[in-house]
Amino acid sequence: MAKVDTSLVAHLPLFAGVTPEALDEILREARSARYPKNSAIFEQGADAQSFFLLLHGHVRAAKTTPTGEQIVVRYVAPGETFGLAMAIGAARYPATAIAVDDSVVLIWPTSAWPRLVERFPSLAANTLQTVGTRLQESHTRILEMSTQQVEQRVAHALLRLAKQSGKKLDQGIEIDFPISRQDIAQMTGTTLHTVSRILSGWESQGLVESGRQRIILRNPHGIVVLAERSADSGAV
Amino acid sequence: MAKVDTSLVAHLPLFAGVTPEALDEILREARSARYPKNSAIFEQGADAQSFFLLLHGHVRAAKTTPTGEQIVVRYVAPGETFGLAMAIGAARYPATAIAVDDSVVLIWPTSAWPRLVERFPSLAANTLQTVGTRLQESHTRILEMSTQQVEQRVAHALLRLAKQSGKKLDQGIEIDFPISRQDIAQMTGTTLHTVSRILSGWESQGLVESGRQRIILRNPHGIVVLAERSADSGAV
DNA sequence: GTCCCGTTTTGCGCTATCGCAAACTGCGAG
DNA sequence: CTCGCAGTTTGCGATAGCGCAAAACGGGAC
Repeated sequence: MAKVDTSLVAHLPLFAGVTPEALDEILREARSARYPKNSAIFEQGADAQSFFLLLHGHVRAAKTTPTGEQIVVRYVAPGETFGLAMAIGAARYPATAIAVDDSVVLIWPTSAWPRLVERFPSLAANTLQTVGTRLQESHTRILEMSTQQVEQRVAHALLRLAKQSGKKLDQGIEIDFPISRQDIAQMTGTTLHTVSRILSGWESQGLVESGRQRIILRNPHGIVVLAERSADSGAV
Repeated sequence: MAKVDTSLVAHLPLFAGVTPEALDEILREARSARYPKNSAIFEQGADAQSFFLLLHGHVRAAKTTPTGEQIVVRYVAPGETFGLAMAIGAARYPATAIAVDDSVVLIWPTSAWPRLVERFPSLAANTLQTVGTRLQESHTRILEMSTQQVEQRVAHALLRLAKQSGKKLDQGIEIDFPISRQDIAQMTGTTLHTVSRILSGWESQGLVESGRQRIILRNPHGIVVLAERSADSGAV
């Protein structure tokens, strides 16, 4: 059984207000696992047997319609929890989780959750906070989809990704995991074609540099301007 | 100080697993208030001084953009909590709450939350469940906005309203509070014009009967069919 | 009973974005 | 080094739904 170093996770929001001894106890219930790039961690509709904490890598949570269309619910960054179906009393995962990079996760059995919460009430409070924040973000996303045009939505999405998982380079900020046009389309409610056109346009204006599953924001501020433009003044 | 009858609220999800004595103690921290139709309960951006439980009436939670556009986050039905900003650690309300009918609410000071949660951990667990469910609904809404046409989205929205707050009549199901075309537009990410056209169409097909801030589903099943149609076969 | 205002309906032109199709390209496998 | 494919780019026609404008409607106030 892999031993997890408490110091690596002690500072995470999930464990705020948890004593080192308690943390130790909590971690003893978990096992860790490695998922190679592009492998599925769990599938939408499957029994929610576990919940997860991402240690390394990046995970994409996506939801699929009966007719096969997908949206990206979110990208999970290291330090974040996912697969919290048990927290909402769901027996099955409402989305699919795919490792987009080689990833390492901690895994707790869902069955351990009630006991953990009882022993360490901060866990529930911390999780509530996390889920609440996600709910707000979700509302913001709905607001954007209702009121903004595609270009602004894409701009916002990239800025969020940059904030969450951006790697600072001399020439700008790079999204630190492989992400395709299709992925961005599924985050913003549009098509990969439209995303491609938009990024091409931005590239020719020097706002971004991009390639196969790779995006660098060369001029983040310029993108902020685009994101905030209230749908009037035209461009080139 | 208004005395609240515990028996009226004991069965609510929020209080699952709470003993009658504990419930009594919890309710002692609350006061109740009445809000007349169309009055604001709190405004987006205001200090989150309280959180609420709706006893009677209906409340609309709406979010406004800097440029003044609005979306309806949700309609609150009796028995549901709202204004839970403290649960996510927000100091200000992320949305505005308006009573759409004369409404009665229980009000707790936000400052009481930490103490209540400490004494009654089920409250945190129950709230987590509620917020988690809302998060899922929110994701479903995003999925719909991304993949469905306006008519289907409106169909889904009405069906949800009917389920949550429908009053059964001989001639169908009536949405049990005043709701305008504009409101529905703000729930589905479209314009009141488009909603009006859609409802006119449905009315002439006998699917609904509607008027000023009033909608009756005459043929709920027909609307289910519309909602599930995967964007192909046309109509009149 | 009459007036007024908020809500709803409807027409019409416009355009952002989709959807399909086809060509191109860079990376990884072997 | 070369091949093959997933990912990307781009063109072009089609259209759902928007935005504006104006008229009709209905219910409450007085």
